Amino acid sequence: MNSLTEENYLKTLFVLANESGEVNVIDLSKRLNIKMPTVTSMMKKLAVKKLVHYESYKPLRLTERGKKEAGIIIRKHRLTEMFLVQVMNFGWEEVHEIAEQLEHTHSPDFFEKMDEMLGYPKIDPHGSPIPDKNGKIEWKKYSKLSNCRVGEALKLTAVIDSSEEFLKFLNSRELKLGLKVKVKSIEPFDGTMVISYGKKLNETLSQTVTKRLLGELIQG
Amino acid sequence: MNSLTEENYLKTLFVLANESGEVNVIDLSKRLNIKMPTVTSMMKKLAVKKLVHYESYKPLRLTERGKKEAGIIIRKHRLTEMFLVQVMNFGWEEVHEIAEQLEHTHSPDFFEKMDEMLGYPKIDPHGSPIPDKNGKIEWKKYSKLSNCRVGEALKLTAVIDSSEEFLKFLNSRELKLGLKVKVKSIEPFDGTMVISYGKKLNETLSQTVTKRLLGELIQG
DNA sequence: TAATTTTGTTAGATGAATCTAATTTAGTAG
DNA sequence: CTACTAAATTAGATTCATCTAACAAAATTA
Ligand SMILES: [Mn+2]
Ligand SMILES: [Mn+2]
Ligand SMILES: [Mn+2]
Ligand SMILES: [Mn+2]
Repeated sequence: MNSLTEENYLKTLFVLANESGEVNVIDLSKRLNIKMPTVTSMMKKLAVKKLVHYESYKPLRLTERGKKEAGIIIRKHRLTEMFLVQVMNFGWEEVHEIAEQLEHTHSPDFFEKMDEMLGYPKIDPHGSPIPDKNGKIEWKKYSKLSNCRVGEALKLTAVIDSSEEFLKFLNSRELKLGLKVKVKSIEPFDGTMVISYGKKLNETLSQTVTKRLLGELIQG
Repeated sequence: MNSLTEENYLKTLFVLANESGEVNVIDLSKRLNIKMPTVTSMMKKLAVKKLVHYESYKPLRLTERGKKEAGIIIRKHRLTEMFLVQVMNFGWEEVHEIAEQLEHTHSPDFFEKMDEMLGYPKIDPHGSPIPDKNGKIEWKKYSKLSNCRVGEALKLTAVIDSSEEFLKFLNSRELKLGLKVKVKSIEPFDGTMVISYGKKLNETLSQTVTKRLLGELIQG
């Protein structure tokens, strides 16, 4: 059994590897707010447990077992977020912090029941894929709104940032997953976009925002 | 903020005080499966935090603050059990272990929402009272089935032992809270009772069992 | 009351997870 | 290629929660 601390290292390693390829000690250190020497010694410990491949001065890599364990923790996190939104009626901006705690619950039955109640969902409230029981993730390749051109339309499917601040901002603009947004114009200088969706016909979004919104291009 | 470890000491101290009056180091030690010197040092630590009154060789006592904090943890435990049974459809024998973990979740909103979804319940699935938001408990004085006499009837309201084994035994006899049980006869030698309830007209229960069943005496 | 047993405390060690300071290795920029 | 900078490691300290061994106090028994 892994400690809560070990679980957090595994999960973060997994997430970082998927958002930027190679993960170095300094990356984990920054993301976890833990100093580098602490990270190094934890990596050695996890290497002994065959959860990471560790070689000094080389990028950090999860073993297959490490990936599986990490995937299962992420599964629990995302199922929990979905449960909180769907069953308990929380807003999508409120669930991450609670899920950070519940994801460490050791009870297969608990998550099994959630999964069942939710009808075996494939994505969480932020559009992130929910790993299967073996920790495997099915990746979808979405387009960033920031990469769209004038005239193109996108069906929003996921956010890259699930922080409360960002999601509250989206709430304030009535932006939610599933919406079809159309690019009206783009300011060449800083990439600011004017888009339309739902009842909003002229909403302006900075690139900071459009880079965090993912979706599927729509024909037409 | 108290650590998970501290929370477990507080909760156990509270529970023991209510089931047997005075609590000594050895009692906590046994209940928590932690050696006495460890308990002693934790008591000193909690005394510094003004959560327990500690004097060497004297019984252990929670301060008012300690009682409040303990009560809130127990509230979270029992609300969780109720939620697991009512909302997630777990059996009453399955919920204690999960609640042991979820009770340490730091999120007032989470338990607030549970409470609301459950309609502000006053008791948990085992008939134990749920403390209010200030950790205060309203005690009901129930009678033990083992103290009933032949001819008396009891409406079952609580169990004293919520271990999986005991509850599975009750399930196997279709004994649940709310049932009216009537004492048909008592074996004077060992207190074994024959009772009737529902469709069962001649069920035999040992004193080990009848001592763990509580209820309200019914007239008639 | 004296001896014995039970309960509790003190002292000191351990392992987990963290830190700071010092040192080493790797990468980058002249 | 050398000098500087960034990243990583080593060494050693700290805090928390735990333990064992030894000792002391309180309670029980004879
Ligand atoms: Mn999340
Ligand atoms: Mn999410
Ligand atoms: Mn319980
Ligand atoms: Mn209960």
